[in-house]
Amino acid sequence: MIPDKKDILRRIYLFSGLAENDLETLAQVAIPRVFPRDSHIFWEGREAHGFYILLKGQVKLVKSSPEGKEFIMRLVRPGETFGEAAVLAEGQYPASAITLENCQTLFFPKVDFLNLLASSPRLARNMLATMSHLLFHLTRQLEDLSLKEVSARLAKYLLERCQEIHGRVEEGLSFNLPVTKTHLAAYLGTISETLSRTLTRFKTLGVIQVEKSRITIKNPEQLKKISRGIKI
Amino acid sequence: MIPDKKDILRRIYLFSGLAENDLETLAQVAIPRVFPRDSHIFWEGREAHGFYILLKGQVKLVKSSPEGKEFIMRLVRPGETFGEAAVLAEGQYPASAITLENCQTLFFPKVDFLNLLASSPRLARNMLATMSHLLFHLTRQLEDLSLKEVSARLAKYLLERCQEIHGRVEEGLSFNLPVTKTHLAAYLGTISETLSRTLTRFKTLGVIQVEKSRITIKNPEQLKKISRGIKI
DNA sequence: CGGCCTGTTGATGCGACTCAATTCAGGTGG
DNA sequence: CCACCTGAATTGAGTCGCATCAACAGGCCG
Repeated sequence: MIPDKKDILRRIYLFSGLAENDLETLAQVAIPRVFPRDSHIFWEGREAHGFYILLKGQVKLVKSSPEGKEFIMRLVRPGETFGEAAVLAEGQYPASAITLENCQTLFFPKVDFLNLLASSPRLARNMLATMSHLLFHLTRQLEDLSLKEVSARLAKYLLERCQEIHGRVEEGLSFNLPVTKTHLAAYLGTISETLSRTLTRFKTLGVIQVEKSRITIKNPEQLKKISRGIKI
Repeated sequence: MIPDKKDILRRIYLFSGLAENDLETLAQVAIPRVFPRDSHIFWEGREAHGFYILLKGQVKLVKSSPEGKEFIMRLVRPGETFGEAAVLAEGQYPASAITLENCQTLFFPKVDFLNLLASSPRLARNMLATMSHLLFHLTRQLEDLSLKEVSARLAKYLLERCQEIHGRVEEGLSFNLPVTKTHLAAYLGTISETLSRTLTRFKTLGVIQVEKSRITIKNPEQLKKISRGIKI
């Protein structure tokens, strides 16, 4: 038995503040599942029998076109849940979940979760908050995709990563891109060639430094301007 | 007093199946508000003090860029709620709501709604379902915008409208576009000129007929192919 | 070593946006 | 009733962003 699943669950945002016995129930129904790198956790369009918590590794949620192009809707980090929305409404996963590394997950069967949801107001509230965040995130992605061009989307992404890692954005701060540039391109709604060119342009402008997948902010103000759509 | 607000509320999806006294409470806190055509109901980024039900008229939820371009995230029809997600999570409206016609609405103050939400499991469940649908809708929009070109998005839109109005898609069925072509363009993530050209191309191909804002399906199969991204 | 994946760079073409001119429809006022 | 105005829609010409195709360099691993 995994050393106290409850302690793991307690730290998940979706389950924060739950009563002990609710956590107990969750811990009992949660099924550990591991997936090797580059494997499907679930397929877009398939019936959703439950949702997952990512404990370790990295997962992409992707939409694919018939011609093979793919768009990454979300990059899932450890501690986050994915596939939650599908168990409530449509009953089908709206996107495919594919591992980028070897992954450890916990699986929550739909029926068990719905039962608990009906009996725990706190869980329902957390779920609403979680979905609000997802909605907010999707809204911003949609906005960026429809109104901004690649350079602005990239600049915004870099600023967000810097903010996330250092808590602020300043000249000289550096960080690693969490995924390959090819994946980042798909996440930004473009292709790796374009991303590469845009990074080079930023570098030439002296806005950032790039060394492998390590980014160093050189000119935060200019980067912010670009992210707002000011032409460069 | 409006002739039994409760009867109106009962028909709103978000409030379906609620207990009588919950409907009573809702009816008491709901504030009727009317807006003239082309006016703001709320602004993107402003604090969300509550959400709305559209009773009559038509509303667009829009994101605007600094340069004045706008993207329509959603077109709201009578009977639908909007601004719900904002009262739960971020506390700010993620987009602006602007009337396309003279509109009648009901406004629900945030605090009253949250109180009721805490005491009514059924309302919480409905809210989760509503948000799941919104998520689903946004997911599809994001997919279309990132993976499909304008012709595919337009074809898909026409098929959906036909399905919505007639319950099926067949040669000869016709329907009116519910909004101006300029608005439709903004909803599809493009501009009116491009929409106009694309409609003309469809017409030339014999896929549809266009007369003012009335569309007649002439070749459903071809239209479906286009919506899937087959080059034309 | 050779194969594979990731990333970079160049040449080219297409889709869609921009700008500008024109037509058309609906509404208003003389 | 017609003249006028305004916003919507259409059409053309020009441009730009970005995807595509192709070639190639570097790192990793069996």
